[in-house]
Amino acid sequence: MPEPRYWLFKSEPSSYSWDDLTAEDGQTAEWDGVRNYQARNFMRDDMRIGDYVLFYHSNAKPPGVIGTARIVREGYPDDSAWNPDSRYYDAKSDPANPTWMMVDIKAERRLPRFISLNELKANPALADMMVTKRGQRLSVQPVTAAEWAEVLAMAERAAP
DNA sequence: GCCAACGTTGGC
DNA sequence: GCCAACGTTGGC
Repeated sequence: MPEPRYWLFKSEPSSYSWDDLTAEDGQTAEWDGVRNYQARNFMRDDMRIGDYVLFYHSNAKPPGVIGTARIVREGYPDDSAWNPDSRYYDAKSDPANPTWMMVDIKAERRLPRFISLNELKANPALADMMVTKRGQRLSVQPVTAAEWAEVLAMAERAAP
C-alpha cells in the first residue's frame, strides 16, 4: 500500500468555504478551476485516493486552516475549461487533449480550533511549510507528514 | 484598498 | 530566448 500523502488546498471563503464543502452532497466537491501548471501537475500526477488535505481559507480575516479532507477521486479532466459559461473557461483547452485537471475531495472534519496563518508562521516546526512563505501563491501545495501532524497537534492544544 | 510577489504573454 | 508589461493572488 502506497504511503498516504498530504496536501494543502487554498480556497477563498467568499467564493468557496469550508461550510460550502460540508453542504455538498456527500460532503464531496470537484476541485475545478485550478489554472496553474504546477498545481495541475500535482493533481494529475501525484494525488492518490486517500491522501490527506488541509483545507485553508485564503484571503480571509484571518487566513488559516479550518478543516481536513481526503482525496476521493484522482485526477481527471476539468470540464469547466471548455464551458464558455464557466468563469474558468479556457478557449485554448482542447477537450480531446485536456490542459486542466481536477480531483474530488471529501470533507473529513472541522479542526477543533481554527489555526491561523499567524500561528503557523509562529511555529518553528513549520518554518519550511510552503504556506508560511512569503509570496507563495500556489493554490494546491504538498505538505510533509511532519507538518500535517504538527498542524493537527496545534489544533488539539489550547490557543497560544 | 494597497501593493509585493509571482506566473503568463507577447514583442522583438 | 529575453524580458517588459500585464493580470492575479493573497497578506496586510
